[in-house]
Amino acid sequence: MDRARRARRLRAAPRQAWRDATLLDVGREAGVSAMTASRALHRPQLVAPETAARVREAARKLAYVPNRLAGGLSSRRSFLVLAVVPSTLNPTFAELVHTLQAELHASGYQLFLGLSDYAASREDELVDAILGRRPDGIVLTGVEHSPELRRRLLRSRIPVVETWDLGPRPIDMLVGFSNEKVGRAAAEWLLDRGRRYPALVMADDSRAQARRAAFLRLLEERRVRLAGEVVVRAPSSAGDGRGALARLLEAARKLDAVFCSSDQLAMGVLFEAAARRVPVPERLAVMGFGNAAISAHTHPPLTTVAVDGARIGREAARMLLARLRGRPESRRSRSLDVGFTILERGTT
Amino acid sequence: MDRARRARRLRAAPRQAWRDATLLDVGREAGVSAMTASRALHRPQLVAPETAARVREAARKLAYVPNRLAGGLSSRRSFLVLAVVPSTLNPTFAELVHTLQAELHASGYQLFLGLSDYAASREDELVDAILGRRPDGIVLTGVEHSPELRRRLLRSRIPVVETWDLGPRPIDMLVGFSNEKVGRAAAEWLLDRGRRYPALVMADDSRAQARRAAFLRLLEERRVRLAGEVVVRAPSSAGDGRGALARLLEAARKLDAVFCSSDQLAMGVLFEAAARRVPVPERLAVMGFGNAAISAHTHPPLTTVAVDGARIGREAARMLLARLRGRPESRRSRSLDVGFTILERGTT
DNA sequence: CCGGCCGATGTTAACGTTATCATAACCTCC
DNA sequence: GGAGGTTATGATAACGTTAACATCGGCCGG
Repeated sequence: MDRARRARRLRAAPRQAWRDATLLDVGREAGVSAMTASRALHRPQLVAPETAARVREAARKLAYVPNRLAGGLSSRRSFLVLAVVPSTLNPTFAELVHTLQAELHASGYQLFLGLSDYAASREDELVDAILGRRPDGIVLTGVEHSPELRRRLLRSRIPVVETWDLGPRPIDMLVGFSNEKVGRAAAEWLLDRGRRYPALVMADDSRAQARRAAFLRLLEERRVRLAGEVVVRAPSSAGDGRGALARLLEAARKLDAVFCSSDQLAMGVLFEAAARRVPVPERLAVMGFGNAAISAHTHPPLTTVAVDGARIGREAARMLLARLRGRPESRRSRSLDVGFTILERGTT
Repeated sequence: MDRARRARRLRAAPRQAWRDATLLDVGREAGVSAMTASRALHRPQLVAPETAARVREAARKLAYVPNRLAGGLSSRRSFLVLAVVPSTLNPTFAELVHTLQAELHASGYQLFLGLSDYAASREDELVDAILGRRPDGIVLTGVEHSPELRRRLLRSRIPVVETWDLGPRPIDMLVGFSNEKVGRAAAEWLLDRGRRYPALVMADDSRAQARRAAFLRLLEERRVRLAGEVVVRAPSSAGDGRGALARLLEAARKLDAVFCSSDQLAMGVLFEAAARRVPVPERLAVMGFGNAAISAHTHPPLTTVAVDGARIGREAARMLLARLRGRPESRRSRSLDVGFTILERGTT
């Protein structure tokens, strides 16, 4: 029996051809225990300076890379934050995730992005994929979520920050701006500058529709009629914008302003206007949303609604870190409206 | 002594306020061992159908989410693939990562993206962040890497696929296109269409410079002189493109074509031409690179070099999965040139 | 009717780290 | 000069999972 077991051992032994260096290896190399090696690398103030140096040298020599699976399992802290971003890799969110990453990194957390595949993959798989890695925090960016997702995230007790726009019922924490206010402000902007025949070119996603509704409400208040409207399938492109202006010009006799749900659409409108020799802004005002990188450099430069992505990223990180540090927080501080600005450029 | 230990236990007990359900909990609920519960969820064909059903029901009831830290630690397979993407969230890579994600997902792997912060964060931190999570595979996308990075990745023995463009010495596997061929092809394209005074507007990154060098080489072969050149700091924007054309027009008497290192630059050139009433393509041909979403819809639509991101993603996944399945592979199959196409549109 | 095999399940021991407590050496202060 | 504290380190036991082997019926063929 004992012999059989030994024989098995011997057979099994060479299975492992290659093993990463572990703390045990590092400790052995430095002449200390694995525990001391761990402390030396992670919290050097707890060990003698000379020991710390020896351990660091050993780690370097063995090319030791801490196994964070094991660390996370043991300490129940993964130092991992997972963000969900649309798989379009929309540069709209570039500032946001960049700032988020920088702030989290400064506090020792790592950020990884998971792609939300719009409708393609089942949402429960997404949640499993995320929760299964046991992140310390979750950031949702430009993501529509079902009640099911909401329920499962709440149940997980992992801190969640939703970002980008302000929804009615946040899951947990929330940083963004109000689409209603944007729609209202855009309408006011155009009317206050003397436009009387405003039209809309909007994508059919819920956020764009929120802006649309608020835009229309203000028009009603001011007793101005909508001169035309085109709704396009999200995600919207410049091509949609061109087609939309073409249709508007054919349908509406009078038309002196277009508010678009994205800068891409607005850019398309601009190109179509150029192709048809409709002077912008003299005969037609164009207003976009999102302040894409290109928008400042079109001809004429595009007037648009800008959202401060860096600020959203920073505030999201702040909220998340506060929670992770176990700070008490007021109800009020769980939700933040960062507002927006209208950048007046050449198209209005 | 024994009493002291028991007392400690009692004191320590209520420390854990909340615990996720584990396989032990699921097993208990279903009346089986943790191991059987694991098998029932992971490889149901190994357990009795009735048992599998009971375990699934128990898992559902307890909202069990498998802990992949523990799973990965135990099995040495994390089913995780980490990709590094530029923090600009360049939509250029959207197709690539989308396809990559889909293909990997279909084989049970998860894809997460890490942001490469360009120069900002130290590269060893990036590597630690990635290697520490013990992914089964790594995909590098649009990333320049140092010899140090290369060394550490090789040492980790984790399969690595570099994507997007073909470099001289791949770390491991490689899928992309040749910048040299692009530069050559662009020059030929313009000359073959009768342009005689070509100029360049290029970013200063190494890839753009590779295209530039090949472009110049072809010009030499054909005994054509470069009519002008502007180099801009990466990442390049449409604003840079406008400025570049302005400078070119001031400096060069004759100028009938511009090849840009990105569609953003080309778009800027287009806008500047429109602002200065230089007719495109009659007086000036413009050619971009990258086939941005907007490029098909500019006025006139932009002629550009298109790279098939979806194909790159698919091939990268294929290579990675083959390696993960332990297939033998030929040297040749470790590197793949997917080529590119020149989309003739309205600007040449 | 028994040896061997198969199918279903259980037991044990990793995986690599950190939390927690133990220990031992060295101070320090009256 | 010893009680009490501090500092540096070690030993042990988790963390939740899966690999590897063990076990235990039942079934089949001779």
